Amino acid sequence: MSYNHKVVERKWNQYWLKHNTFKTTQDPQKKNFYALDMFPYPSGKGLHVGHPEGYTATDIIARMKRMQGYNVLHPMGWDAFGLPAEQYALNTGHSPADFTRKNIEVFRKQINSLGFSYDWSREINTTDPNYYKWTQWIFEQMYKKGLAYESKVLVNWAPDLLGGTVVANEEVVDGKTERGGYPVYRVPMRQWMLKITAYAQRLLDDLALVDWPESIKQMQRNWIGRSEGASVNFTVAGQAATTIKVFTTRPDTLFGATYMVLAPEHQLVASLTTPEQKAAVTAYQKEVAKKSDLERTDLAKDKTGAFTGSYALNPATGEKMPIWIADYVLASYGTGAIMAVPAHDQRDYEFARTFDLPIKPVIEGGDVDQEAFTGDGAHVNSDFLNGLDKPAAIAKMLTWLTDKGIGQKKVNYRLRDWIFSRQRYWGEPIPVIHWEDGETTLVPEDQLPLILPKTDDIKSSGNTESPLANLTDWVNVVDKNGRKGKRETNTMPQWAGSSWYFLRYIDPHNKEKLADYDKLKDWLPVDLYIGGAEHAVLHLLYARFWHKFLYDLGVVPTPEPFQKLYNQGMILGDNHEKMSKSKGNVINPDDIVAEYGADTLRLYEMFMGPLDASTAWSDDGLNGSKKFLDRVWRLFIDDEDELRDRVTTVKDERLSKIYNQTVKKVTENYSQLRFNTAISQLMVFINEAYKVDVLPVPYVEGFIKLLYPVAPHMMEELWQKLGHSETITYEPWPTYDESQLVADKIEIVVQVNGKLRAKLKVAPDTDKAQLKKLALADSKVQTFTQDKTIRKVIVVPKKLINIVAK
RNA sequence: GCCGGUGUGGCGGAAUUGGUAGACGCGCUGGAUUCAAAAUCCAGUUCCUUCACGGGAGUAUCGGUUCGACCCCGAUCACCGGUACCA
Repeated sequence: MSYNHKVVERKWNQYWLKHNTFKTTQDPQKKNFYALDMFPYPSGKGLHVGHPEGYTATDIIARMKRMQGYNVLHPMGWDAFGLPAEQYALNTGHSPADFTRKNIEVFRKQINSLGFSYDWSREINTTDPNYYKWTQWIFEQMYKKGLAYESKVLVNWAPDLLGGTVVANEEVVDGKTERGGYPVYRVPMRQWMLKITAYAQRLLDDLALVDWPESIKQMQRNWIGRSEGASVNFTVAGQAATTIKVFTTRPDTLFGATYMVLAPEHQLVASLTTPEQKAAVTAYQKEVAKKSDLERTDLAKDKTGAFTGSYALNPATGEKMPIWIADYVLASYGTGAIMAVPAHDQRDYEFARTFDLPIKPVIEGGDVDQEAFTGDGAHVNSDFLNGLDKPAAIAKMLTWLTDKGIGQKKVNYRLRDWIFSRQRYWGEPIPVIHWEDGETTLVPEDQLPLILPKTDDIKSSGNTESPLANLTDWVNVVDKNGRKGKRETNTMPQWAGSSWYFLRYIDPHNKEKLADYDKLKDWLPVDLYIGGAEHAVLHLLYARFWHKFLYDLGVVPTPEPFQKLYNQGMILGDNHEKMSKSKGNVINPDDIVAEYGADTLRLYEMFMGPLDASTAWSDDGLNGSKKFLDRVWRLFIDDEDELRDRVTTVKDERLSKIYNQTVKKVTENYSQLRFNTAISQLMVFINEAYKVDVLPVPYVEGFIKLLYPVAPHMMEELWQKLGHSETITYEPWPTYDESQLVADKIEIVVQVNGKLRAKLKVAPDTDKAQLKKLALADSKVQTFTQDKTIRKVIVVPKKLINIVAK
């Protein structure tokens, strides 16, 4: 009888469930290990083959760590608020809660069919009031510390999405919403903001504390975008009370600043515009407002702008500088205004050329007839800076600005505050009440959670408020003094619940706190966190921000949440394109599990290539993985479904070397997340084992343990057939004997002029002189050296000999 | 444009303190088994050349350092991810 994955996999999934095999142990004698997956959004489409890739990787580590004697925390949950459920509800009239609950059922079933070793007693769900009570609680703490505030900001208004909603800058792609592709317009609107910028420097500095891929760290650094420079105040000619503040990274070029540019949306534009210029300025502002971000950037090859009619005074030269507005200056960065130094900034140069503004070089080198010179050199035309190079000139100018009281050193960040409100129903209610007298208060902590009210009608409110505005019974409140108020109708973004979920797993049923401090201390930081690279910036930055805030409050014990992070690659369709319904190249994990088994899917996804690489799906490759597992089964089990006679307690050393090598390599490779090479080594072992007729039980058991993290169902079954009655889960991990790895003869390569000509078999401790002698005496070598003079012989013990001859 | 990454057989991919390029798997070829096929087991499989022994070339392209380079350096090309007039 051949191996029947359907029977065996069902059997062990039930066994593990029944015996609570994966319930987190909390043995104080053992070390703790926290293996975390990015929890999924339970979409209506079900699990994608991409999910099991990362999940299998953490599962392998979790299973290995248990066997290595760790307490392992390996939980799963649901990031269940989100746009698709609301969209679905709007389209069908169903409730997003029911829809979400059903999706979670499907997801949990699918995930369980894959045999992941999650501790389901710690399952969490961001839409559960017992969970989002603490999401709201964190928001309230931020509010109390001034880190959550309301502000009228220019936001990306998508009127066609869900009857009108705002999307974050980060969610706008090419002037359209990332999800749905609806057009986006920039309009001012009242929004809740979180002051992530207050943590910019720490978010940057503490990247040094974590073990993350350099590329992800670099992306976060770029996103935070620290730049050092100066803020400088310019006075306006004829308007003594008006100053324009700019940020510049090149204060040393102040003598070369010949004009100023404000963003078209800048507050001072109206007061600076002279009557003669009013028509031109207004027309330009109108034109810019119509443009999408895409048009303002990509397509803006030619610089555009309008003159306000006013002049600023250059504090260094005293000269008058015309003040312009132009869309190449962004309202959202720095102060929304710049001093333009066309000789030494390419953008300013292009603008000056377009509008025929003066270009004044203040650094030697370059040719301002051709292009802006942004390199270093001796300063000229710059009074007290003349002759200095860039760093010296910047330092001196900063001192001068500070002394004169017209500027100072300034660090600027590209990072902006986080727009935290959404005009949606399906999210955590923001626990705030706006009173008729203008006061804004939090819902008292003892009244949390503020429950999201049930409703059959989540139609758009028809304006910029969320659908909650329709629920007047909920919205309108009266306090004990009869004062009337309205609840905040905005809800939180999906990022909120996912910014701290990994804390709740540690103490998921705590009613007093989001989690017990001592328990957090036991488990944090997360030892291994695996997920898709698409979360490289946003999720990981937001989670770090919240974590640092909670650290400051004394709620969590570590400054960083995730010690080691790893990004899995994408699984592409068999045509090397991203899987999508329209391309017809989607693989459904359910089908694979049914036809090939979960073990095969797990093995294949780990064997496809490096975990962080994107690799195309291949049915042939999948089939190969199935063949390997069947080959393993057949090696140990005969046609009668009995253990083969060659599996024996008879001592035999023919497999000793390969076995010890395999234990070493597989253990190391798993730890390094190099599952593809680990599996290849396991295949090598099996190939060798097929060549011998005696399979000593200790090696068979060791092999089963090594393969167990990848293919747990089949290995449990084999383990049982070997006479064990308990699960492998807590069996000790195999060890290897270093002395078995040394060979008595090793192969030495002999090269002549770098080309391989012969191989020698020698004892490993053969010395250099002896190796040289042997190599030169080799007949094959001599045929290549006989007409030549030997110039040099390089001997690398245990590796090779290279003979240089001419 | 900028930042990060990748480029190796027919395919997925191995190989890094610079030391036998192509492990392992797929595919293909041949053999064993079978009435036959599937499955399985064994062997071969970078390319060119040779009956064979052997020889030559080869890790995107061009150049460099070195006794020796997939690996280090310079330039170029292609592709992927991120970001985009960030002052």
